[in-house]
Amino acid sequence: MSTDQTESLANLLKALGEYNRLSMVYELCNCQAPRNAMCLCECCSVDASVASRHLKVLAQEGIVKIEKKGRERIYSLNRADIATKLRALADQIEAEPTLKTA
Amino acid sequence: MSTDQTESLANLLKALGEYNRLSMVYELCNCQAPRNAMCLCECCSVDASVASRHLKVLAQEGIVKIEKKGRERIYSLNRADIATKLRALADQIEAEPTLKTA
DNA sequence: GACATATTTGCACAAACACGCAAATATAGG
DNA sequence: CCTATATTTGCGTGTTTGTGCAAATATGTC
Repeated sequence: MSTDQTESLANLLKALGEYNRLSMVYELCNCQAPRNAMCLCECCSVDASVASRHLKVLAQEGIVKIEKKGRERIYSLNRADIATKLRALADQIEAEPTLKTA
Repeated sequence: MSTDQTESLANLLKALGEYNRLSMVYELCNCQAPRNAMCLCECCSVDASVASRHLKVLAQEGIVKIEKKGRERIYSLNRADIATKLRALADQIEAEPTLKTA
């Protein structure tokens, strides 16, 4: 695992590893329709500016994607992408290393 | 997903989401034999005290387990536990919610 | 144009965090 | 008992981070 890959994965996990951001991810997760920021700031009782910043972090890490629609931004999860990355980490952690000096 | 569960998962992800800690996890991941803290502080070029604190965080989140052996502490990954939790999150994120108002 | 709504940005602030060093503690071995 | 090695803890420090408020920006509506 390269340094860059490790850092990039650490950033992804850090983005998910904050309570309000993870709550937003769950909120997006359980919604059929994508949500705007106003809706998402309600789900964790924070100021709209805070929600905006959290969503920016999630977007930078590729966790959510943004679609402009009028004066709103519509957020939705990059479901497959995140799932794939999390599973790759899970696989890597679970796999016992193979013996080199057999 | 309850508040407590969300917080606990956020803490797990936060523990993994720091570069040096994730590097230590990878190091443990790729080693047949468990490692002591001295070995782990070398892998990311930090002071022994820093490694000790990082490993404490990882242990508190159940990511590594500690075994005392003489004056050393031997660390090893809770491979299955972490993998299971990461996959559960992946599944949850990937699954589109089912329509309630059919 | 005036106004309402959604979002972003600047600012300040407190709390959390990562870090290194030095001292303290624990334990093995002479 | 003395010394060496491994680890933890106390302390200070600089940085990052989450937060709310107010102002700025963007865009829809009348």
